[in-house]
Amino acid sequence: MNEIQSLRGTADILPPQSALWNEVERKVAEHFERYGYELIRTPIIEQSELFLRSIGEDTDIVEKEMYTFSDRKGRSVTLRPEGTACVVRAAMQHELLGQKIRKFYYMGPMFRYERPQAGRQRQFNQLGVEMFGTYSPLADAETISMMVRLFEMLGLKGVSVNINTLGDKESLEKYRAVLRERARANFDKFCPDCQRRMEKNVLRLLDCKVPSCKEIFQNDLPAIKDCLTDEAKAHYETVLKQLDLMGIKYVETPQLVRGLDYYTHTIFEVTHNSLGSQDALGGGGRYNDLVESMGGAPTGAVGFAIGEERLMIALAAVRGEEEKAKAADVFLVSMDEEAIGENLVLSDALRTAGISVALLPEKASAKSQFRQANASGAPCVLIRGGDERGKGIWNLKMMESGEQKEFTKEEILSFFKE
RNA sequence: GUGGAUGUAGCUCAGUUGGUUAGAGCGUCUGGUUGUGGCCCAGAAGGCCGGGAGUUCAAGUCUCCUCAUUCACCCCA
Repeated sequence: MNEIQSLRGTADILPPQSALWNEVERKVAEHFERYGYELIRTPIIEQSELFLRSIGEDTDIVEKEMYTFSDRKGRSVTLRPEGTACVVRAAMQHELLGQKIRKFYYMGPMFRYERPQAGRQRQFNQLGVEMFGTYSPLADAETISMMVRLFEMLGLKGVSVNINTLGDKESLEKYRAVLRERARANFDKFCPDCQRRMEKNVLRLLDCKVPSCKEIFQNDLPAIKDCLTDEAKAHYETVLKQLDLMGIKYVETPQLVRGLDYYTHTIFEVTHNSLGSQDALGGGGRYNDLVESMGGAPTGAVGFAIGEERLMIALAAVRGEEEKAKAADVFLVSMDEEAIGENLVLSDALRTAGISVALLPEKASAKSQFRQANASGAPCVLIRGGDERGKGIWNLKMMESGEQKEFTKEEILSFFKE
């Protein structure tokens, strides 16, 4: 066992798994780009202030989960716990938000100091998108459909989409106040968690899993939709109607809530049954007031983030297949010391021509080299030794049939070009 | 932050009521006639039994502490 090990809640992504990550990230990027999104890369470290103001000071993330410390000049800095705030900051700083609609996607590590669990790490990766510059409910629908189609494109079956609306900021404030008041009246009937939530984060009362709390809620407490303005109601209905038109399946979930303060109107979450208790593959929603609250012009915005580790877990559960290392096109076997150098020259030409080549740079027995060639999965080997040197050729052996044939260097190059 | 389970070889795991030199399978490496893989056979490497303290003549095994993993709560992606 090593003396120095990776930090708690962090993970190495090793081959051959890492190849799958590459593939998924490439496909996801292409998918987002088909919808007109452009890649944005922001620093993983920011002024702490950014997250205090955007995510909300009373949220769990800010209160107890941030990696916050002082830099050498005593400034408070934080490892980003999520991507939206960073994208908003960057877009505002570089004057990217104007009259036009702008769409950005990002991918990379986020940091939250939590107790690790299935699908939950302290450093984890997110794939996310943000669209700025529109209040249209159709943008919400497009965003949700993009997420659903993304999972389909990846071959991930068994996802479910939950949708809810929070209404605009004013009705949400009002709802919070009413909810808190009514909940306090029933204080004793709630579970200890809910009693705490009433003061810290009332909305969390909605998704408590304790049956008795659920019951109280249904009987004695108001629902969000009772407090919605006509405008907010219309917005939500348009989103749902558009999803119907696009054939996107979803479940209206009145108890769905988000943990970040900046959401307004449509919110959604995609879950997968393979994930255990941390079953949210991704989530997001509209956040119309965030840009303005950060000091910008009023700007409608929608976005979502997907947990990449969770996506990988779900994909593995659905596909069930082990990832294998990619085999080289050809394995070069050197029968004597001189052949190693000759093979290296040949490999140089082959690789320049775009062919992947494996060979050992040091002396090894023929048996050992063939064993390795076989294990590597390369379909053929090229053999060079004293005999071949005499004739100025290589022997090409097909691994499956065992057939062997003499080739000159030129013949080899043209053989592999097809 | 709270509760439960688990830490023995690279991986999956045995290891009796405490008792001699800690094992298996898989994987890795080296051989099995000169320059030829898979199957087979032989051999080898690889362990501070997570770490520390304690009980004992004696601890992988019992006790305590600690660290980590894992599951759930909480929270979220």
